[in-house]
Amino acid sequence: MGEDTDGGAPRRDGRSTDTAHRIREVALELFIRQGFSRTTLQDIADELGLTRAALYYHHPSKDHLIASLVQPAKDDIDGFLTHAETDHLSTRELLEGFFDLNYRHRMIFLALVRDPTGLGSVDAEGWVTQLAAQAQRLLAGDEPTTDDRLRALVAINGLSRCATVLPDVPHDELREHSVALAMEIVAGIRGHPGAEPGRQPR
Amino acid sequence: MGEDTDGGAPRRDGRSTDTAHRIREVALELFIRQGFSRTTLQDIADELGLTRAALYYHHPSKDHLIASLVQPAKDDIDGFLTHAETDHLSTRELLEGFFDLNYRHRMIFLALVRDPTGLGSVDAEGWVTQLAAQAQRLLAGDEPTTDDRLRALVAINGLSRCATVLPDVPHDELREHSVALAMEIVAGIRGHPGAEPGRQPR
DNA sequence: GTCTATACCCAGATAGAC
DNA sequence: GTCTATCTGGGTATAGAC
Repeated sequence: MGEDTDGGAPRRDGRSTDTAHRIREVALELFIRQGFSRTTLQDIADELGLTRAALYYHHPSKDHLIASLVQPAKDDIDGFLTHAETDHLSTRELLEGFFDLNYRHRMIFLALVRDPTGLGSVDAEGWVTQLAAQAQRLLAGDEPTTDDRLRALVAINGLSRCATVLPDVPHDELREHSVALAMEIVAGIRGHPGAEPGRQPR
Repeated sequence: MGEDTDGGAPRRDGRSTDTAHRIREVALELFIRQGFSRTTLQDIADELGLTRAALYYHHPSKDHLIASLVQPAKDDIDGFLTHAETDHLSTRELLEGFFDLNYRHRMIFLALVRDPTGLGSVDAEGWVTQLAAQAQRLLAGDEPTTDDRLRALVAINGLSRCATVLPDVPHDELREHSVALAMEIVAGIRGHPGAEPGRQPR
């Protein structure tokens, strides 16, 4: 988990021990351990030796807190798709990049899978559908057949799934096989954009 | 849990228009329209001209109410998988059956996707993972390679996704293409169980 | 057997003192 | 920046009217 953000923290000088930041750390940990809905603000406050009210000074609401944890992943993916669109990535680059994205943020995604309640705090519905549409257009073009749509959907969906679930598989192996499988699925799209001329249908 | 679907309803003769049943109807409608979390017991009671407490007479809690709506789908799927295991269904039968199941209950699944809050009411976590494991074993056998696991995961996951999302595609077309794609994915499993000897890899 | 009235408690959220 | 106090919404629970 990375650089992570910095929600509404006041000071931007080298200082690090922002309470806001510590709150996010503890919150993420608890959310992953026991899910969003079963983690109360009281739990978080207790863990930090604070009161609920103190949390509100740093984060306007529980929803916002959750959103601020998901936001980096969201931005990352959105940015990648935009970049993919403008820079005409090859299919392989697209799928690899998408896997890496999902893998990088797998902890949050895992938390969201285990307790999807958290999706309610972020836009989710709009986001996921729009994301799916965008990925579909990249993979299947502007006038996809039903089969094309299905392939794009299943490939993207599967890729995301493979990257988050399956913690016991080592990264390199997981990545290689996941992308290969996605490539195979997408290969069935008629004259799929970014196709590598020499590919074998199977 | 078990028989039910008929919360605490008193009469068990042929009668149908039990209050308990009307509650479920109204509840499902509201849940689909505005999500689980944003639908309060008050909303449901108001719609029926009752009080919250009256609901309590028929259903022990909101969680139970939600669970009773999801239960049929759950039982249906569990039953199918058990049946598939004991009766050694072919891969095609398995995938077709799984699609049909997901399609039949797509309204509830859609509601659960749109507001995953409801998943908290049912076991969800345990259920889904166990279900995935079971499906994987059916498709990939007892000692799957990583690639096998991925294929089973992506196929099942994709099938479920295709059946619920994509309301604009007519049923027959959707079913045909979804199953075909799943078959294609699963075909890559080495000597996959239930393989039809004469199949073409693509 | 079916429902109302009412109280209860928890967790999210706000106001204002320090 | 953190506290105490308080409000609110809503799920839970019981007693009792009919």
